[in-house]
Amino acid sequence: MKKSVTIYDISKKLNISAATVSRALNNHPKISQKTKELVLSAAKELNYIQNTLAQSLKSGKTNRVGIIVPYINSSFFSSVIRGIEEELTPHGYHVIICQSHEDVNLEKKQLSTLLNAQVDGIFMSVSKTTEDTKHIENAKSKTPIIFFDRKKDIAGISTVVIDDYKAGYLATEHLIEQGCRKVCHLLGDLRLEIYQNRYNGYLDALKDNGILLNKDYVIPIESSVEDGIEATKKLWKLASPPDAIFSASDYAALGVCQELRNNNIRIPQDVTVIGFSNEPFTQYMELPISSVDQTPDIMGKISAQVFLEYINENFSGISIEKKVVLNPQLYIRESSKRK
Amino acid sequence: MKKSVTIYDISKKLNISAATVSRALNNHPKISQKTKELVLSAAKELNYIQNTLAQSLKSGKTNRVGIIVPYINSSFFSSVIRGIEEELTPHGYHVIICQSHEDVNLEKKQLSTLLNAQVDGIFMSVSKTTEDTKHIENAKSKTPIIFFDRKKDIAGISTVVIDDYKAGYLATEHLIEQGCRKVCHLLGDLRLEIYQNRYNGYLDALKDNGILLNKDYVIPIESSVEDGIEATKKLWKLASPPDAIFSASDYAALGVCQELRNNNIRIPQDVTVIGFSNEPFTQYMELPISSVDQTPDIMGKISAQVFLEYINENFSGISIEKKVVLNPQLYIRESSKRK
DNA sequence: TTGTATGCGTTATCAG
DNA sequence: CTGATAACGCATACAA
Repeated sequence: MKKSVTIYDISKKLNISAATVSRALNNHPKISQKTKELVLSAAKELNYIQNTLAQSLKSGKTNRVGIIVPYINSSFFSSVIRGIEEELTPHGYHVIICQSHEDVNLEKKQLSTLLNAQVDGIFMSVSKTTEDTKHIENAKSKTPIIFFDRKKDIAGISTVVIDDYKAGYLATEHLIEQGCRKVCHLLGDLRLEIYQNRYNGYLDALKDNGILLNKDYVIPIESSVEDGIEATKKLWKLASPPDAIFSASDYAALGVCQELRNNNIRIPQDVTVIGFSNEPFTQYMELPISSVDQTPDIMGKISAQVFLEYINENFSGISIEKKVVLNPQLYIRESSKRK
Repeated sequence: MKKSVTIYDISKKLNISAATVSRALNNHPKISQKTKELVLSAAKELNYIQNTLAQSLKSGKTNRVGIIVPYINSSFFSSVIRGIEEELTPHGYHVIICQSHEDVNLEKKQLSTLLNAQVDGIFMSVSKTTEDTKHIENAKSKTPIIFFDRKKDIAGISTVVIDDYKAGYLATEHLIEQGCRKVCHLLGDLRLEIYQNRYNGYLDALKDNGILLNKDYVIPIESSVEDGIEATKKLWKLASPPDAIFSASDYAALGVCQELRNNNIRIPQDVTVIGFSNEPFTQYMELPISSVDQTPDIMGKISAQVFLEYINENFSGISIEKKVVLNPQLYIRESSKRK
């Protein structure tokens, strides 16, 4: 290891005490201007860097937060992370990223490593396989935790999500407004609340518009192009294929569009399509695909704000639990625009 | 602050010394099995978590690395980060992410904060505005630095990049092989080596095929759809518009395709197009766009390996400098496939 | 096999 | 305004 320069080295060079050096470095009011300048220039000369490790050990604050997401390289999650980072950096916080790979065991491990690292807070979106939440409930007594997007209902944990129910409702309603009655839904993994909520929104929108649910029109999918293609094949084997598709995933929606095109079924004239997440590609297609935007940047920024509030209020001994619900944004594009 | 449980609490509870607790926790060979079990169960009972801060302060190793990228939410960078994370996590390392926003001043700040955090190494892709590299040369004496993709030539700093020259050469050659002679290039920001190299590859491919450079065919762009559209408009005002376009950016390539389609110019019959980066959307288009893949996952993993090697070799006092150059992968799709 | 003492680099407290 | 000292939580050299 390279031996690092400490305040002690500076104090020796200047023949003053380490305490004074520390104070000068921290711009303490009761240190003479002259000493401050002396210390600062000596620090520069010796190429001194502060050891935040020692600082943190002393203060009990690391100015670091952890984020646990299933995967970092998805448009949605990386945008949320960016939002958190940009909101927190000006406050002197650093961000540690972990991936759970949708595996609850890895999630547990990451969580405990973050606790070991003494992070001042943890942002997380649970994995698909997270059913038992003991590890999270346990962690929450150690450090504030904030769920974003994929949450679990745990007392004392703040959450920042979008209104997936409303999103599902609006998307479905929009398709109905285009004159469609045979609206089907490509259903996401029900182990996650978000997909259940989108589904519920779909169901209620049908009901409110006097449309009976056709169970053949609900097809479970993974978020992939292939599953969209498969689902479409299944649907067009039915006696009465649909005239509208609300997919809980943009990738599946893309698969739908590809398969329909291959079969010379016209979008939106024969079938309207809307996806979910507003992935970049949806707007770039020759036939742009409608989608629901989850405003990940805002979600990240608000999550960060909730954390900062928590930190402040906690100093005055108050413990809070915030539930922020953001509004989904419909982006209506060619794939569902008949009028 | 919640007062945290320490080895001292365990030692008091068990009436043994803190040193013994520490050793038991670390599975020291000379501690009796009985004591170990006692300590472990007491630790569980008290909900003890190790303070890695103190550990790091003592050992001089934090098991943390930093990554500085212009933006985290781009397909390329988030994939590299994912690669690094996945390679390093099994070795017990954590990853701290910073964004420079293409701003050298922010980059400097991030760099120094990472140094303060005593990271064991730093991975970085320099910002566009990074000309003076004193801050990096300075940092390299404190901790190992590894450049990926966007590098600067600094002695003693290992780099992992793709062969952008070759990529530019191959892409251009491919267009020529399709029968095109009027090949133009949408040129990226020359402050970055990568774009200079792609350009050089383009130039040499022209030369080697006996094509004279037409300076009107080289148009500087930012990586955006709009710039691709603008460039196309300019090109088609020329007396002799091109019959092939090699864009240093997929987004600009997309703009090109959109603008050409709006003007009923056929791809690839009238014009062939190839982009760069293999952004997800390129393969999803109705007319899929050819592109050059930078294998970001591999780049991340190799960067991590270079770091790990460095850590190991450095223990034996050897200092190394590795220059890894990866092969670009051409993905030839409809937009440039004539044969 | 276990205990004692010390130091990692910093800051806060108490003197002066 | 500045100095001496203790403490943050842990690991290790040295003793026992």
